[in-house]
Amino acid sequence: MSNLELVVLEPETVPCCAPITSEELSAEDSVRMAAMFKALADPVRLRLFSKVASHEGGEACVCDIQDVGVSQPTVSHHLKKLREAGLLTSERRGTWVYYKVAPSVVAGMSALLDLNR
Amino acid sequence: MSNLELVVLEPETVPCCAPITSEELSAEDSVRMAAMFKALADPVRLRLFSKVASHEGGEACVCDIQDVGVSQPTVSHHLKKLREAGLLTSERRGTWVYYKVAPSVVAGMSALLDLNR
DNA sequence: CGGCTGATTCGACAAACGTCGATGTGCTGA
DNA sequence: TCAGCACATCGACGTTTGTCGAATCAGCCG
Repeated sequence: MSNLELVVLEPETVPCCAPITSEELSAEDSVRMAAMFKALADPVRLRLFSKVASHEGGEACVCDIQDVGVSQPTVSHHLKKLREAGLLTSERRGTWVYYKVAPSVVAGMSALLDLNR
Repeated sequence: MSNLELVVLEPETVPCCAPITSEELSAEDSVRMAAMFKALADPVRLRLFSKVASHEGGEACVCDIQDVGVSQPTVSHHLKKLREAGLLTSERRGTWVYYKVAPSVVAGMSALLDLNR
């Protein structure tokens, strides 16, 4: 191995798909990607996601982000949706549950919408 | 002005927002961006969008893309949603109606999800 | 004009969604 | 062991969404 390649970011599974301008999505890929977009298709969820993504260290406790104007069960419901879509992961540490973004999945969505390629 | 800045891509209105890792979205921005994600949050719509984006010349007649497994009125309904979200524009030329992507809007969505900045 | 084709609009309906209060679960500390 | 806090699940509810067939609109051509 070469010692020139020092840093490899997110070598893990890329979730999907070439840029949308390069070729048309298959029916299956459309279902998979639509599910991800759907996860961000609600203002409350997008805001929760934004709070996690922009939080120090890229992760946040539920208690840090739950002030979005809806009840606590609703926050929990939305976080579950984001988790099920693969956009967030969660981990319990003692009393609190911490959420952080799944970078490779989000990067895949961004790449899909990256025009000019 | 400097003559070093030769190329400016999409100088028009950028629809929204710094990358989601840099700062948390406002309530209003969340509503606006969620509406855009919602437009892509359906498999049929995402597929239609994909067909337009990947079509030769970046535009396509409805007749070119309407084979997505639903009725023709449903295709029209979905194209309207994409238009209303600002992701597509349409233009009638004679008998046919042509749709094409709104590059700056889509670029804004991609940029919002661009991590590593 | 009158008929044809492409595309949108309308009206209806079942399914999915967002929200809440009540309840349950998991952990901590007295 | 038990009270209290953080978070998740449940059950119910009104609203929104995706879908269709029927009807309508918009150009084209004989």
